[in-house]
Amino acid sequence: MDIPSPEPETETVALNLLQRQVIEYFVDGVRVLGLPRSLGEIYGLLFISPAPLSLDDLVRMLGISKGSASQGLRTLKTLGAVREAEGNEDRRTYYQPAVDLKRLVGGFIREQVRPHLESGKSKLQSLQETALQDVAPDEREFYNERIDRLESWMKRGGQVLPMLQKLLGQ
Amino acid sequence: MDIPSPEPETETVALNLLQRQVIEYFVDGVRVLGLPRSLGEIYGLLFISPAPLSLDDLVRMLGISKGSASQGLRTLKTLGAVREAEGNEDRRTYYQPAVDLKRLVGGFIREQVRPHLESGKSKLQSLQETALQDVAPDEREFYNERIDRLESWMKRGGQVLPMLQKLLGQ
DNA sequence: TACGAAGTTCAAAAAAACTTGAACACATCG
DNA sequence: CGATGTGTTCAAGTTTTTTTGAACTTCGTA
Repeated sequence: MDIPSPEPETETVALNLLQRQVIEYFVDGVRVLGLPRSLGEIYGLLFISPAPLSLDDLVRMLGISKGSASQGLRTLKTLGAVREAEGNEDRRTYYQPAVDLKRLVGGFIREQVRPHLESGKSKLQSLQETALQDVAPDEREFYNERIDRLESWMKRGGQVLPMLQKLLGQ
Repeated sequence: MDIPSPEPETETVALNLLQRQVIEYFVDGVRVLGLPRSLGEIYGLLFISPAPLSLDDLVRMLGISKGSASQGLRTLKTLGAVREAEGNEDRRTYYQPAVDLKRLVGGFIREQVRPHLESGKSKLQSLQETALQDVAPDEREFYNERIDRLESWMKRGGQVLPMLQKLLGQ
């Protein structure tokens, strides 16, 4: 019996239909890349907002928790998909999306693909140096051939990624 | 009180160290692609087995359920990553891995990437035709520019994928 | 036709991934 | 200082995805 204020709702701006659909679009998009839904929501909203938004804007407009927004922004910054907006009066930070495809893909490759290629290469080396020893000599030829093949895959991957980035350039 | 046979264990062949490590390697690999662990296990074991294996072999050697093995094999076949081995006497089917990188990447693009590009394109069209109507005219310019950008991304994606496949070719 | 082996299906269980929210750190301001 | 606003961290809760296993279908063989 003490609910005096009539409208505690602080929803600054409701999203319009177009914005909601674009966000849904990005949610689907990041899904394919194996990234969490909230990343798609955050990036999507930034992408389809005329002005930079603060963490708090994201929380209110998307209805997600501060924790999600904070972590999501961090990941997006790491991926180079989001940057802090310059020169705002305000104490709080405002964020803008990177909208250059080459940069976006580059960040994804750098953060998500390359590390696996790298760790893959070193694992293969130790495979061939260590585990192969325990195999009966007459089977070694087969295993060797397969491991060589894996190595050639990694190598080709390492060659193709830079070309891919170049192909996307402007 | 009727357990006569002394060894109900039917583990045909234990995996050797090399095989276990290669399988782990593929498990990590498919992870990056957003595919389930069992796919990596199945493909990995086929890849590092000197002879084709049956569904039952996979169940026994990997310790996974028949259901997983069956579904995993189906997905791998759809991706073109696994094929049935020719000319076995036996009633049961034996499976072999595809080991050609171009083919593997091609299957992944065809099944996992293209569908999203396609559905993305059509969603964008309806966005621009429908949702944009509900936006205040003075904001339309911004939204239009952003949607145009999305469209150019899709278009470039559609152009780059075939090149990527070509780059990987032999 | 009946039987058994091979393989598929799918609801329910288990595991993994993501999100929340409350406690915390760190500044800024009165 | 102490209070307030902004943002981070992470254990616990929730949701989503994956795996299991038992019932079912199919097909070859007797």
